[in-house]
Amino acid sequence: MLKQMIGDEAKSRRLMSLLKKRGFLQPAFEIYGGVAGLYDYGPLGGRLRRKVMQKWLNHWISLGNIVEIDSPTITPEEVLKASGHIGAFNDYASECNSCNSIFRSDHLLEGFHTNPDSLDGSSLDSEIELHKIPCPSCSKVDWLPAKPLNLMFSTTIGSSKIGRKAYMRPETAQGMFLQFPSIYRHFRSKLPFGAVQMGKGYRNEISPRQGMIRLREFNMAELEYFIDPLMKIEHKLNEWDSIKLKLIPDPVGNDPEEILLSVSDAVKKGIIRHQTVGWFMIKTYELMSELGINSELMRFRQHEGDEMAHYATDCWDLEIFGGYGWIECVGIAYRGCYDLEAHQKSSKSNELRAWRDFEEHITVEKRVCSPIQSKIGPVFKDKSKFITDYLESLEEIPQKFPIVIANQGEEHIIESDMVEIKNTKIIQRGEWFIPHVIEPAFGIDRIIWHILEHSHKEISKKDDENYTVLSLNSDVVPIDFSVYPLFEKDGMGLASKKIVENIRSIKGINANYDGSKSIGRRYARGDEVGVPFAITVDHQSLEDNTITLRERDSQNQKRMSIEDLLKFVSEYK
RNA sequence: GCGGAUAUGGUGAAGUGGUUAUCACCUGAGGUUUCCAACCUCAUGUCGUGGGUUCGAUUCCCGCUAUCCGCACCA
Repeated sequence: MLKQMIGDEAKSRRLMSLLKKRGFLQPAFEIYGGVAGLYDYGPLGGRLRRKVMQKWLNHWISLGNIVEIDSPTITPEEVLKASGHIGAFNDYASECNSCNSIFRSDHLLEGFHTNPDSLDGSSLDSEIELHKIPCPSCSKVDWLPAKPLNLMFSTTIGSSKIGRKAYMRPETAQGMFLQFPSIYRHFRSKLPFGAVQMGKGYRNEISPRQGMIRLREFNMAELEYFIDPLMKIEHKLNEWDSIKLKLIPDPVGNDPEEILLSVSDAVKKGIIRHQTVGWFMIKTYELMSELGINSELMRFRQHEGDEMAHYATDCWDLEIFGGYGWIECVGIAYRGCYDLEAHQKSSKSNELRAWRDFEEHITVEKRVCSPIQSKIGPVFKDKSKFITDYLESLEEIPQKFPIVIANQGEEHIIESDMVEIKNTKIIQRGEWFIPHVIEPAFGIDRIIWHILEHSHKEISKKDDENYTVLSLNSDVVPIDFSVYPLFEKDGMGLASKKIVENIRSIKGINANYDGSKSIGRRYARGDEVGVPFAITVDHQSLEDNTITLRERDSQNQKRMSIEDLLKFVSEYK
């Protein structure tokens, strides 16, 4: 199966032609020449996409402690500075002045510097100059200054002169972090909980390729699951022991090796470093299977130490195999407290935290040096606040008074009658902490592409003719039922249209009428876009109110009454 | 972004410095047909884009855009 798919460009091309022809996908702005990395979903693709997103959403929302939020795609610069998308963590790129090739600056210095990743722009330039590194493309040494590689679309909020600098978001995650206080309140301050967001993300790729795989504007779906790192969570991973996941753990020096393990075993052995990460992996696997991804063609690859994003402590990619090889479609990352902490620091908000009760209250008895305000105030006037804070923060009680406090070149003398030495009892009932977060992030377009690839079957019905079937899962099909009159005359057309109406009145079911050309051709048309069931109205139908129901994948037909059919339709999902 | 190839109806292809650009499939209308892309008649729709050469360009040349492959970039 693997061998068949890879390199079968002809089949991929036929699929792309089909998707374009039947209104699933097409390059956007085509009549204006097209734009690389931007795609349209057509009438059928639009419905498929909606259903995939709905199923994704239901999968997580049904867990009970996960809510959906939505936030703007236009994001002020400060937010992305805090998140690390701009600035310190940016990679630099050097451009060859001679042939205009672009290279990652730190990659050029590989072998010349122990840690080129840590250098800033000007140090990179001087290192490159020092070692006279030639352009890998044209061998000349003629570099333009290194520039941060910024793959975000920039814009301005408000009029351009005084406007605020902003970017189109490169991920939806920041929305969940910034809304943390509101979500925390919603869940009445009780961890763990999560929030999801589905929406557009933007990356101004230098050179997008591979069709739907690398887009400049794409559909993403992200989940941020907030946990208390000290709280033990049991996920009942044993429930999935019958499923063996293909795992490629971080090899630590050895060749990467694929192993088959159940989640619970992988967590026990410490290969998956966090139980909740394991839980999201198996829940993700479950969802992907239900969406129609072939379970044989999925694997989880652990990020290696040096490829792991700056904030992650364990990160697994769900890779799906298709015509482009193994492609990362989901990333599940344990991000620690990085994001909330970063926003708390740069925004000066103190709301991005949670409260943890101690199991037993801690009582601390302490001798403190308590300032007597009525004495301090008149003497120190506007310096009183500083003095008070200083005295209250003293760890040790001064042996004798007066004492001298130095502050900005001034000396303040504290007499013994300005303070009261007393015993206090401080009861600590709990503490503030920054929740840790586990983030499963899904590339919806990549998943949709693989759903289409995995369901694209070509069977030869007759000699050397490709008969195409999209065996899409019934949860995501754009059209659920097609109704075909054997002929459009003698009332069969009318009877069929009535059945279509009846089916459409059932919530969430989409039915379609097709009366043109031969019956065989109509079956083929339906199969080609993945309609799971065809209903055929023939002469007998007019006499006894029965129809035949044809199943897409088996092509089996069954005669049943219209009443039974409608019952079947309303129960089939 | 670099190098190579390519761009012709909705899809897949053929072809040409000169009247109305060809074929198959698809799509629509009508006919025929008692269940898996049958057949007949008719119809719709096209030379990616801008410029140049030319009396005349879909065809030759150049730029742009897009697609595919390789490199690079990216996840």
